[in-house]
Amino acid sequence: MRRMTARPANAHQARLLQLLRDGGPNSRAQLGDQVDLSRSKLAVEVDRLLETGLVVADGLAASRGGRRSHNVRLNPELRFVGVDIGATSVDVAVTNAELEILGHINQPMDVREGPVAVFEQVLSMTAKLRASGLAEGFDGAGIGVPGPVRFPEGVPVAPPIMPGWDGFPVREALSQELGCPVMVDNDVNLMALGEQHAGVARTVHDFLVVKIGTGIGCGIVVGGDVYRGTTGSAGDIGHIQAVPDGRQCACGNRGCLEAHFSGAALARDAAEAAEQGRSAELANRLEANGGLSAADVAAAAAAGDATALDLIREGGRSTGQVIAGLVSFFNPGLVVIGGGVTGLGHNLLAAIRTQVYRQSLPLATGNLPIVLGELGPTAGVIGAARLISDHLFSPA
Amino acid sequence: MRRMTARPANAHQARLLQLLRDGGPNSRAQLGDQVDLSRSKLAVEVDRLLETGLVVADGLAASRGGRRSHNVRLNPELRFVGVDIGATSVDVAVTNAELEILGHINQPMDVREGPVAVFEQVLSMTAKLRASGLAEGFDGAGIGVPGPVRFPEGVPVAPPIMPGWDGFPVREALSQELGCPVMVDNDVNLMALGEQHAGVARTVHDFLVVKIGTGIGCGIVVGGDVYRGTTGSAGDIGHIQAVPDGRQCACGNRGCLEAHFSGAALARDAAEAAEQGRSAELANRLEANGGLSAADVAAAAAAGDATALDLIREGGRSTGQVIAGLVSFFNPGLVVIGGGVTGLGHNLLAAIRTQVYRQSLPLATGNLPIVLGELGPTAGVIGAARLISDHLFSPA
DNA sequence: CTTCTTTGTCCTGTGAGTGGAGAAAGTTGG
DNA sequence: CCAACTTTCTCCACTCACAGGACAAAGAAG
Repeated sequence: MRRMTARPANAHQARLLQLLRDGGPNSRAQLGDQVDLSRSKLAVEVDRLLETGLVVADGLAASRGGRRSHNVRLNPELRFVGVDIGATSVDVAVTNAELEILGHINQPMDVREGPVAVFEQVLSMTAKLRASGLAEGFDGAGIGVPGPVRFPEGVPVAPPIMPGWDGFPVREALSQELGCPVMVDNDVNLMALGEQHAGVARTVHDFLVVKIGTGIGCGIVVGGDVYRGTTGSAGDIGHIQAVPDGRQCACGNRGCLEAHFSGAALARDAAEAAEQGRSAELANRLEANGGLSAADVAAAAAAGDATALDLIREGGRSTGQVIAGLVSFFNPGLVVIGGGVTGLGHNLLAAIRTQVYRQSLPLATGNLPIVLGELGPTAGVIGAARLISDHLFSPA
Repeated sequence: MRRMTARPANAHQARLLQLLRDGGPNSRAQLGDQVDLSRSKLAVEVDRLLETGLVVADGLAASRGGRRSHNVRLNPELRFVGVDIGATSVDVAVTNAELEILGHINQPMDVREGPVAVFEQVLSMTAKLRASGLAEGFDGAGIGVPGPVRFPEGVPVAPPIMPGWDGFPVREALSQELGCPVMVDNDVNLMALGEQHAGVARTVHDFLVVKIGTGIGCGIVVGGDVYRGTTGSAGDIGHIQAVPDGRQCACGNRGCLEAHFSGAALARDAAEAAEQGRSAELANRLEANGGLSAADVAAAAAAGDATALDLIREGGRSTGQVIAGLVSFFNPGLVVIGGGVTGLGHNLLAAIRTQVYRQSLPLATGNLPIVLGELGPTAGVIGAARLISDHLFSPA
């Protein structure tokens, strides 16, 4: 099948495409209710979109008390790819133009193997999804990497946990291989986009997404748009000091949040507790699996292990401490907690909430929900698809 | 004289007014170079602005190698008022439409006397400026208050240091009295606007302004626009924890930045040091003035007093600690330090810089200037004038 | 079957804006 | 002082986006 290469010719068309993406198939009349254009003008623009092939006719709508309206929808053959490169695994998903996930695979992998190896992995995963009949080709791809990105160029910069990736032309390379436009962003920003598109943040304009995985990062959304900062490192909260004179961190300082609470830190502390005999539960799991992860701590806590619970609470306290500062500063309308460690669930959330509500001023916390992300591991890939879709569905 | 009541009729006119405000008198041809409109269209819009009286002809420009162009400028009779209500004093200034200060008065006053008393004060100050022949009336006014504001309504909300101001209809009341449009904002946001308009932040789009006065606050500018947060309390960093289990703060928590470093905290610590005999210099000043202020500490430090210097350094360290977190999170292109305490000058700045550059990651600090504000006590009133000017010089 | 409502199409009018032709006003070099 | 070149301003014709009305098509309700 021939890939779609058209782009909206003007702001009206872009708006219509976005409405069809976010609202699904829609009648011409209903679109008219949403766009503030005369019927004649609307008809012209819809017809032009039909000509480009981005939009297709889709039968008749139910009557609203008079003549039935013609339905239109985004071309169901359009395919986007969302890639989410984590520190320890890669997610790849294929979506339609409405950003519904048609296929999704996850594979463990260490980013530190470098861009070339990871790239091969990603390409083999996209090939697999394509081979399964979900797509004959791709119209766009979004990709998230676990570190700061020079957004306009689509290139990672100085990523501490990704040696070898600095300056690697991710956008260029992936675009070449997949034969479609590509946008690159930080993984946390994509998670924010995902939760905004299809998750808990659908109605909020200013919010924060704190992702606690192997490391810790924060996505910032201002006025509905992701804020990336001057050099693309906004939201890099893992090295904010959470505990004065606390643990030594890889960055050279002491007491960084990431050194006290993150997937890696939690696994380390749990192993320590097991070895020191402070928790039989954790020791058993250590023996059984040959290592400990955040999931083990979650399971131990669920089984009533006090030490595991303490680890979670203490981590939540540190995290809440930092988030409290961010809430005072940023005054968001919502804080979303996500990432691998959210398996710790309500215990973690409760600890964070307690700390934030206690430390920040009432005006900032009064009406502030602090919730877990709704999309789990799909937030990143949905956000990635949304990123490229926003790009393609904007005036050329 | 009749006051101007016209507003720009469209975005082009608004843009032209802003160019004339920020660039001063300008030839029609030069305007044409900046706006991307055909000469014919430009002429039409300029003529319309002349008709409204917002803009007046201003003779002929120098030749650029051919026929001389006609100059235009904003009506020199337009007058804006900028009001900056601090915790302990009030500033009022009158500007022309180019936001040049024509007259400026400052009077000590305690906000805690409540809105009615302060209002009388402000009105008597505007009356005084008017009587001095600077203005026959006002075309707009901006006013800053030392606490959070519900911006759209122009009403202070739950201001901790301003009892009695909660819900007081500042905008409404001042508009009534002055007979012109009024906009209300937080004093720190106005300081940010001031430094953006005429100070150190003219070329930066994302920056922070930390105002250290009686309290501590932070102005946040994102993409050239002031960010106010969901409930108008963004930038309220005075109660971020700077010292775990530190000093008791009025807010009920411990170790808040404001409890450790601010005009009030510094005066308190200096008096303590003087009484405990730790500094002869400060004790002398205490005796001489019957009290100590930040200025005394600055003078003592300048005179070589080690205790005073320590107080400044320690305060700068706490402040830098908090700013370091904000820098990691927000990744600004510039940090401006301002407010009354900036009299402490380079000692303070050095302490802040040391702490920030040490604690934040290189990517965020690599190219980050941390500087003192350029406008001093006029930043607030210029920002206030800029606020109302932005409002009036936008499409109606 | 009649009447009302909704939807879609066609057509004309309007206002924004462009771009070119000249006229007006200057500069520069002989 | 004059001729040739520049810049600026004004006027006019043309294009284009868009609104809004007239009318036809399609359906609902009584």
